[in-house]
Amino acid sequence: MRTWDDYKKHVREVDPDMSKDIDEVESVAAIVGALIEKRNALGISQRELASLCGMPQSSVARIESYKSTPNLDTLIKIMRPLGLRLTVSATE
Amino acid sequence: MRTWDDYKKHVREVDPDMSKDIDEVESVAAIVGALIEKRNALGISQRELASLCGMPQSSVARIESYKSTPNLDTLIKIMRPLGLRLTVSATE
DNA sequence: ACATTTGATAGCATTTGTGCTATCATAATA
DNA sequence: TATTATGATAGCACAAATGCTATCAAATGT
Repeated sequence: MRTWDDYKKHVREVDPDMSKDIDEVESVAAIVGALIEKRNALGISQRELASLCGMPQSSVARIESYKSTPNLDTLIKIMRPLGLRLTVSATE
Repeated sequence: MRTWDDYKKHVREVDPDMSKDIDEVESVAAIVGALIEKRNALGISQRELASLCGMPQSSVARIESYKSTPNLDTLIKIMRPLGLRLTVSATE
């Protein structure tokens, strides 16, 4: 079984230019993932969250299922009722 | 002279529903602002940064001048060469 | 003075995200 | 078993972001 880490390593070797794309995907995943976890931790449904944001459930679902990468303001709009915020920090 | 803080206070009183919009605008501004400051601190031009991101200078300018709110992946793409990253944290 | 750099802006075509509505399969529940 | 809740997904119209190219005024450097 090839793991995700194996795949990343493979791609970085075969096509170094892809490295930044991988990092980018992982950055997005880390943020959206945190969003999903928080919603589940709070035990609220996509519909409830969407209602709190004033947007349809389909929009939340599209983002959580990685069918689209959200706009910055859309992301913030969703994170707000979850008690989450975005912070800028320096790369270590 | 009416300050920005005065204006915010005013709007929050007159139209409480606008409060979240103000917070949203400020959240975006905080992130984009950090980006601008970092680029200036590094002393690199929009063109250089854009080149590092593989995008036109006009795209960077549009975002820095708040003519458009960036997509999450576009934002990450720009922050990367600046040594900046986005972090999710809990609202205090 | 002249040339160069810089940030902002324009127009256009294209891509992408979003709202809206509705449906569906599955899981949880009465 | 019937009902309901949930997440995913579809199609559509519309709004918005992006890439690309080019231009411009102002600042900077020679």
